[in-house]
Amino acid sequence: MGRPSEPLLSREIIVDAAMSIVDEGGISAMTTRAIATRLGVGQASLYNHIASRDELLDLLNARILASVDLAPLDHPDWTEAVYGGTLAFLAALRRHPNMMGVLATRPARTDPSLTYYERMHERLRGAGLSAQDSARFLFAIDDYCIGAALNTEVDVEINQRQDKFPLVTEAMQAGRPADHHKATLRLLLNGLIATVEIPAQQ
Amino acid sequence: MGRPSEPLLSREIIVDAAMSIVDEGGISAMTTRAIATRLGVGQASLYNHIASRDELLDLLNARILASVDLAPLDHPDWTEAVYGGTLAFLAALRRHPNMMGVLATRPARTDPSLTYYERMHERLRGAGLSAQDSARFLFAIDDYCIGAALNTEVDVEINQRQDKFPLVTEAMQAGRPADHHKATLRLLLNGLIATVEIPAQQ
DNA sequence: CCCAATAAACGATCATTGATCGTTATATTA
DNA sequence: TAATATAACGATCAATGATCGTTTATTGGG
Repeated sequence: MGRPSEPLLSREIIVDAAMSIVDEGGISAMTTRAIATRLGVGQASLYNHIASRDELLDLLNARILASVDLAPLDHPDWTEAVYGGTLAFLAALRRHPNMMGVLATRPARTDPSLTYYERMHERLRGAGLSAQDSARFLFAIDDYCIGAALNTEVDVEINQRQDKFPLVTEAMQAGRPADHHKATLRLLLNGLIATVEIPAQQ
Repeated sequence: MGRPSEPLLSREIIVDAAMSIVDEGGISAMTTRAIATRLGVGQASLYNHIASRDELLDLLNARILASVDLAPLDHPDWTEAVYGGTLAFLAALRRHPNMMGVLATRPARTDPSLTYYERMHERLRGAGLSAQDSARFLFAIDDYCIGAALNTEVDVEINQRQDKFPLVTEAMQAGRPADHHKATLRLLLNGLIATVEIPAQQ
């Protein structure tokens, strides 16, 4: 074939296809051949645009974190801003549940990821928190978000073991309400705010 | 060689080796050949004892959750029991940071895992919480623990980007104190307790 | 304007990985 | 003791990520 007049591939195109495949079939379905097939292209051709499958995972990571809606972070009340930002973060993660395993285990090294954290710290510091307090504050929220996003997909199949784990069974049947994360996050935030030294407003 | 007089392998032996390999080199280092080599045995021989690599991951999961120290759950004060149990859970997870990616993404289907949750619910229900409250309570704690255990390994390399993300840089340098998780967990627990209906003690 | 350098596709091929198969030799049991 | 089950082996498979050399089209400096 040789070089086509119009390039068939690009990083964007590849990331799009890869993301769709992950969303549909999980991370194990995202093979280089599956991506290439979906794009009607040879498997090796991908490597003209990405260095490795690992790099592609980073690109997916970046794509997800770039989809975080940062608008809530402009709210005049910093506590609302932080609350809203966290919800947006959590919402973005939960849009791609099949990516959570990958997202959670690779360091937040992508640009959009760091941008999100930078903006969050901006509001925290702006409210008067010290670097240390800001760090602990955001660590706490972030830990919860990662866990919450991950745990949503976990459903315990306990149907045939109700005898041995009756309370777990009952709890799983109770489930969690739609606003569970919001409520818990409010709770965590209020607690954090109470523990933090904030200079009086001028 | 044929069948040896004394079996060279067993599930226990295989799980031991696999766990060591994961701890040392991460999950990607845990290949069937690496395990077999470590045990001085042929790769295919493993399959006389385990059904698949996937099953082996479940066994590792179970091993870790079986190492949770459930003793704190006997504390007379239920809030202390739940606090202590959660810390033990978190401690067990953090003993095998390289396993977190696997642990977090597969459902809590193993027996030791369900045992831990059952015991936690036991204390919550015993304190008078409804099934629903108990579920939400434990979900919240659990989400935080999973995230906390995962996030510990994440270290952002930001040395060369201090210009673009100064606040993140500063926060990472501040780090988190050794008792950070304990403090956050206390905070979360207190918040949860305050939101929950608990019948007066007789 | 030409032509060398680059870009972007291809097919072929590799090494690695999890898994299966048939074989062989030892234990166990009826 | 004979029959069956167990547990190792080596060979081999299909799938996967990655590399290589080849081919063809685009592009930019002299």
